[in-house]
Amino acid sequence: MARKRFDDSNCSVARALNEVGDWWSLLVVLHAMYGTRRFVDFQKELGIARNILCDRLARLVDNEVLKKVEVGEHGSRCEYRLTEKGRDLFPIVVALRQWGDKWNPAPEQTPLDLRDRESGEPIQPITVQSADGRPLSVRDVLVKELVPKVDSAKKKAV
Amino acid sequence: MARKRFDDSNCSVARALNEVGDWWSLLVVLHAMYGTRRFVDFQKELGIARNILCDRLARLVDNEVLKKVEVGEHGSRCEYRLTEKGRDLFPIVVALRQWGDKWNPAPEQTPLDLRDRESGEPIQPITVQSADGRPLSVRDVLVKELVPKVDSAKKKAV
DNA sequence: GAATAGGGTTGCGTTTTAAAACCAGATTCA
DNA sequence: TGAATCTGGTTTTAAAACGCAACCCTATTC
Repeated sequence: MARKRFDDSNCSVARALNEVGDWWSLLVVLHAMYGTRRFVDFQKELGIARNILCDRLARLVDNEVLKKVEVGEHGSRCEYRLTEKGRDLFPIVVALRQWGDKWNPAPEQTPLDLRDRESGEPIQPITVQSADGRPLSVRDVLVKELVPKVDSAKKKAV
Repeated sequence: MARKRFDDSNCSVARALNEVGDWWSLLVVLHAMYGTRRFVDFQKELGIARNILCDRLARLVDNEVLKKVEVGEHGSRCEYRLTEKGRDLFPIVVALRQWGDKWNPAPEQTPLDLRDRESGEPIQPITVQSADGRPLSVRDVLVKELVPKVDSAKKKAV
């Protein structure tokens, strides 16, 4: 059977993963954030198969994470640039990087050092924060129960 | 051909995605954060095939995101609980949820309302922050260049 | 003692993925 | 001008991964 899709899930995490939750999409977005814009550069940097890259770029464009821009006067050259929606993935990518650096540090390699361009200081670890800025763990957060519009049999389907 | 793995990538984002970057793993972690612990409950809530769930749980246990705990005196019943590494995925899950709610809102449905248990106030949107707490966009952050230990041909392989 | 629940595993057919070959338009090189 | 090259793809083929249903084995419950 076909892979299960989450397009119409009532869980926004599932819907997000539906767009960027596969093995390659977030890496493509990451490289776009580094400044990569051209097909061949994504291909070389990621070592991804060309057909898969085609598919991922097209899907990201469909989902408005990237936009395809024709450059070079006569066509035949184009760029893939992040949209605002795509740039909005920045905290997710940084959080993944910090998690990876913390829990799966590469031996013999210092983690990438991300810094605030203005002050030159390292950025903070990403946390969930309360209204007044305290970091919150899973246990500090509750889901405010809403009256579901659907039948209760579906209530658990997050 | 086999799916490409990123185990030994020198990019911590790739290494993170190697552990939780497939279609199901983060949803399993999400439900674990909601309190789900038993095989059958994950299966019912997610609607995932049993063999796939087996595989994902085993992989998450291997990667120490979950730990398998035997409960019930005579075995035959066990629970999957988040480790600290697993709980540390909280900001990523919340950031994904906020991104999904912002860019792919479900029609006819109010997004989940996450609140600080202590104050009852809604949590903040997750952002990348400077040392003094200013929110930073992609463009506000730079990578401090480090002298790579590897040959320059590999330098671009993030 | 039979039925049920929990946690899997096994087969089987379908879908994705990876790799490499091939393509066609535009540009550069000789 | 004509050949080689660059760019962004599509096609082909084989190996995994996925989804489903059926089966299994160990408790526990009726």
